[in-house]
Amino acid sequence: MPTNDEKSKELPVRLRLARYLENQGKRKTPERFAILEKIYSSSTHVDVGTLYTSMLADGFRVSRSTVYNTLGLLIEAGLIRSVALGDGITRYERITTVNNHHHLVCTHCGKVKEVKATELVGDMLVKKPRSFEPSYYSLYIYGLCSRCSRKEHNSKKKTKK
Amino acid sequence: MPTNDEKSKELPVRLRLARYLENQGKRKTPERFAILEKIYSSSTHVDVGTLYTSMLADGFRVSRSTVYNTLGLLIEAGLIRSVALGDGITRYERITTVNNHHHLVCTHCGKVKEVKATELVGDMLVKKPRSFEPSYYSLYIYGLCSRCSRKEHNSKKKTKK
DNA sequence: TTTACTGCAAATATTTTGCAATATC
DNA sequence: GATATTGCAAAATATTTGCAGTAAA
Repeated sequence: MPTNDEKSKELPVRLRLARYLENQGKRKTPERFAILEKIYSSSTHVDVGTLYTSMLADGFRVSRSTVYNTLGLLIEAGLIRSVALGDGITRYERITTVNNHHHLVCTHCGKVKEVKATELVGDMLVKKPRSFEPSYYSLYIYGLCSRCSRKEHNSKKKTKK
Repeated sequence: MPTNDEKSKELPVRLRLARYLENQGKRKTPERFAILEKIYSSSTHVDVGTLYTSMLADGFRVSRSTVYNTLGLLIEAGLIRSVALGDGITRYERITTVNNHHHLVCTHCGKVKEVKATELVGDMLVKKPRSFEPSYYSLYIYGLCSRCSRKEHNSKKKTKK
């Protein structure tokens, strides 16, 4: 968990990871930073397979075990988060406490669009939950994207597969 | 996808599934209803393994393939949703459009608590997202539960594993 | 009666584990 | 130099697929 100091300043991730590793007495291996960077630099949510192969494609040699290990560690550290979108594949995405974004997930085609938090949400938390210390939140809005919404209109009923 | 009529009335799930199957020209098999019931009646989010074994424990014979098939179908139908909590296991939970609830996820011990939406959130959507037809949303608040929050206070730094 | 769906078993894919080699501290 | 961490290969799990048999409609 990042401390409150770290959160309010929102240090670069590499530093946040470094700090976490120091506090925990863990080692700063290149693999850990490379995987972190990869997740933070990818525009979409990535699954383990894609992450692994795209690292190799970048010329960075890692083993699958290390990828799995590191994902666990980064979650522990509060730097990434896993997400299920409904297709059974677990994906991972960065956590940012400032510049928060939300997700519009199309329940029909599965497309995910990110939108800036400020564009959508007003005063979200009106009451702090009792006996719970909130750190960040994640909002997923499910519905139909414009394309699928149009399709739905045309072919009502009997949409044989 | 449930139609708008269905949503506003919030019919019993069994009926909503029945309707979906009719509209799609699919069959009303006992397995589909049994799996639906199981998910809707379980207090926590369930993973595939637990779902499968607990159905057998109830004396209901299903195959794993059917469980997987059905989960996909129920997601398609907009009756359940998959969730990733950070431990790599994909879980499933019911979707309710009325009586909405949110999730307090402890980033330390992983405990998930459900809270009534109205207890936490004020006017959430201030603007409808452009070219997107929202159907329901899912809010996860990550942070520390009271137990873990207390622990954290005591043992700052050097929490060797 | 037709054929969508189930269950089974086998094929894939995904994740975990044990251990020797390596690199961080 | 001590040992946490990596990579590899093998083991354990989880998921998908093909197909014959079953049961909804």
